[in-house]
Amino acid sequence: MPLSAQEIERIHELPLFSGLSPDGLRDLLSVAAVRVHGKRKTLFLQGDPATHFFVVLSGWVKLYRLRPDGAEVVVEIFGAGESFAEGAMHMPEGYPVSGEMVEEGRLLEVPTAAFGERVRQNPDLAISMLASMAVRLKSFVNRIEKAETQTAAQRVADFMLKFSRQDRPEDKGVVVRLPYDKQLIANRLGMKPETLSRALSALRKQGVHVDGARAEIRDLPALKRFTAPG
Amino acid sequence: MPLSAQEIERIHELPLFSGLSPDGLRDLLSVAAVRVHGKRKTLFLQGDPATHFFVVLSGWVKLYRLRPDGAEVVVEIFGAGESFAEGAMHMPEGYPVSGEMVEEGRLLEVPTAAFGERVRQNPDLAISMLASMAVRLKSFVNRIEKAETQTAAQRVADFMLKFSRQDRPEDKGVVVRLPYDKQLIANRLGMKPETLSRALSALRKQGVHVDGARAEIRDLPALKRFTAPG
DNA sequence: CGACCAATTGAATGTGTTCAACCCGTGTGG
DNA sequence: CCACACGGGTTGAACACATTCAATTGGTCG
Repeated sequence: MPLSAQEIERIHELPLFSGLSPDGLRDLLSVAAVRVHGKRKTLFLQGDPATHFFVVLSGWVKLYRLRPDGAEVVVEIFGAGESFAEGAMHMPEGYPVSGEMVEEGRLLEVPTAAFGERVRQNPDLAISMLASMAVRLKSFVNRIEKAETQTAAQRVADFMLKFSRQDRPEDKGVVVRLPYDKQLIANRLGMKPETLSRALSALRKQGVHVDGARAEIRDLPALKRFTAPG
Repeated sequence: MPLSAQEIERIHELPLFSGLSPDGLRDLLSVAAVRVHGKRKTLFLQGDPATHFFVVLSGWVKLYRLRPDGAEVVVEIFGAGESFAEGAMHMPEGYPVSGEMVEEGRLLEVPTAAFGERVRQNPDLAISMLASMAVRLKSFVNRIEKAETQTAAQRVADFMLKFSRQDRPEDKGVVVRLPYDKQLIANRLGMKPETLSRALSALRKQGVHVDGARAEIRDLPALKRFTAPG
């Protein structure tokens, strides 16, 4: 199942590929593969040589680390329209994390060798890549700040806000669909599943009502205020 | 006080500049400035346009965020021989953190405009920069993992180990000098000063004896073991 | 129906924070 | 030269938040 024209367009709009001409992109895509992976499929393991980086076309992917004691630390989760592991191509020690499908989905898999070659020959592409990594860097800074200053409930609220596209700004309320199971959300937010469960209960006082994967936020601005410290 | 030959050599050995020829480096340095800053001097504020990036020649610099409630989150601390804020040049929103001198020191200040120009014209330099940002990215992943899985005492032990250069591998013990004041260390490790103080006391059981800024590690391998989970 | 797994809830525990008191070295002004 | 204030650091006690362990619910798949 190759790429649809619409998908190619969306890929071109990714920051990472904005430095490519339409021809350049087509050329790059000719050496890339589109593959479907089932749930729980391992894409790569920490330490593997970084032979590919990825673009999520559909489904969800988690990047995680396994600690010696078996505990899993989820570093990031990516969904449709996001690229990941592109930074690893400049890490001689290989991927710094392991990658696994969370839900069945399609991935664009780009060989790092071919991409690196083009980066070398196309300064605009190099700049795009730098910008893309700068964005990631900044998101890590955000994460560190949040992990260190927010309570569990605040982090959960923050997480839900990220998934709430406010279609009609005149409404203060909105319904959010939690995109993957709660264990994964908990891990991504640096807490235990029990803590997430309790945090969701606690958010009822903030006008958040959760039933399964469906979450209803009654007052978006109020929740946003709850997120901030002080 | 311009750069000494030795300093220029050390700058050239930085990953960030390894993509430059000796002439290229000289050329770049001709547009850079060396400045001395006193303790507590603000270098830039979060949101400021990223006009420069920096190399620490001597002293210490902290990068931090100020939360609305006035709390300060220290994101990173850099010392002699390290570059910082180079990633900000690709962030249209400006520096993602604020920067301040911790101790008096000398900085090499490189204008981003001039550097960006050279990145555009020199693919090797672009690659160096990508590699440099990849290293930073990985260090953030490490930090997230540590923050989420280690106790305060373990993080403190880990911190001291980073500063313990093991001169003679036949010795199991070593003396470490804490490089800056404990409030800053505490903040950098995501804990309160009181907690750091208690953690240092607790480490006595692991053969760590602290007096002021002088810390003695009696059994390096044992402390390393203590750092790991499980 | 029964087994299993995700999710929830309760109770006990643990780790770190908060608030307060105190020590100590340094620097300042009388 | 001494008295005193100040800031960094330490320590104690009470508290808050999250984890752990255990029990229970509810849904899904066999």
